Amino acid sequence: MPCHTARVTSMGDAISSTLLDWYDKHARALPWRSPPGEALPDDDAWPYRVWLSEVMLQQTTVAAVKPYFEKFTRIWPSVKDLATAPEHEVMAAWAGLGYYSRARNLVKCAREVARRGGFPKTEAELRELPGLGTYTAAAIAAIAFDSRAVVVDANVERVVSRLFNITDPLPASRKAIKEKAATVTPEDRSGDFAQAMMDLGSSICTSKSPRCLLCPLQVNCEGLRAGEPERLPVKPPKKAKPERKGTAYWIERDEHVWLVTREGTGMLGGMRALPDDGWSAREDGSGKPPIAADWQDAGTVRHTFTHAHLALTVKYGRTVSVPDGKGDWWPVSEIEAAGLPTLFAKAARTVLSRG
DNA sequence: CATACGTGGCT
DNA sequence: TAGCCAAGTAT
Repeated sequence: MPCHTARVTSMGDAISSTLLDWYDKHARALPWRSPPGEALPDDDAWPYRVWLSEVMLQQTTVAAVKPYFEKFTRIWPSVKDLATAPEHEVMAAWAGLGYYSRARNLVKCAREVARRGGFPKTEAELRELPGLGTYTAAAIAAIAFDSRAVVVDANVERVVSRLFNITDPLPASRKAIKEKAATVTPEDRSGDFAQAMMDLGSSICTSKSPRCLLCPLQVNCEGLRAGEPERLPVKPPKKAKPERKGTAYWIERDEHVWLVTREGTGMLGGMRALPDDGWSAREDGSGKPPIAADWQDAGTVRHTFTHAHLALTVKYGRTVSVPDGKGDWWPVSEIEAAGLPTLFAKAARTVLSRG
C-alpha cells in the first residue's frame, strides 16, 4: 500500500545528506521537537506530542499552533488524559484554531489509542486512526518512531516540484512528486529529513519569493536552472467564493446569554454557538429569529471561510422565557471561556461593544 | 477526482 | 486590500 519503495539513488543520497547537514545547523526549536539527530525518548509522551502537533499543524501555521499546543499539553499532558476528557471541553479548547473535525477526531483517536494501550508504530496502522491521513501517518511514523517513511506535505510538494522541475499542475502531479520524494528520502533519519524539508519550505523555498541564494540545494535545483522556480508547483485556478448572508441572535436574560451546540459534522459542527437563522455556505439564512423579542441590531460581522464569505448580522434582545431546543444560559461575564469559534466570538464582541 | 471544511498572517 | 497561503482529511 505505501508507495515508497523506490530506491534511494546516489543523487538522492547527496541531496538528503546536504539537507540533513543544513538541518543540523538551522533547525527551528519547536516544543514538539527533539534536537536534530537525537531520537525522541522512548516513552509515550513523545508520540503523543508529535501526534497532537501534527494534527494541529494540518493546514495551520506554526505560529497559530504554538499557544494551542502549550494549552493542550498543560491541560492534558498525556494521551490518556485527553482520552478521558469530556468531548465538549476539548472542542472548547480547540475553539479558534479551525477545521473542527480535527478536534472531533482528536478525541476519537485519543480514546482508541488509550484503549490499545499506546500509539501503533507502523505507518499502515497509524493510517487507520481517526484524523490521520497519508501525510500525518507518515509524519508520525518517521518523526515519532524513526521509521523510514516518505512524508509529503505542501512544503515537500513545493520543494520537490522545484528540485525536479515538475511542471505538470497539481493535483495530477502528486504521483510524480511522491516518487521523486521517495528517491531523496533517506533510510535513516527520515523524520529529521521530513522536518528539514518543511523548514526549508517555510523559510527558504517559500511560495512567492524563494531565497534561492541561501538554499543548500541550490546546485541541485532543476527548477532554478530552468529559470522560474517561483512558478512551481503549478496549481489549478481557484473558484470564486459565494457571498452569503445570515443572522445570529444574542438572547439575554439575567446577565446570561443563550448558547447552543451545533449539530453534526458540517460547518462548525460540535462547537458552541449563538443561535442563528440557518445560514450555510450553500445558502443565505431565513432571517427568522428563534423566539419573539424586541430585536435590536448590533451590527454586522464579516467572516471568510474556506469556500464562502459571510455577512452575519447580529441582533440582540432580552427574554423572560426559554428558547426552544437544546441550549444553555452562559454567564455573559465569562463569554470568553465559552469556547466559541471565531465567527461567533466576533459576533459576541460586536454585541458587547455596543450593547 | 472534486468538494467541504476555519482561521490569521502576509503581500 | 483582496487574495493567497499554511505540517490535510473525509467523503
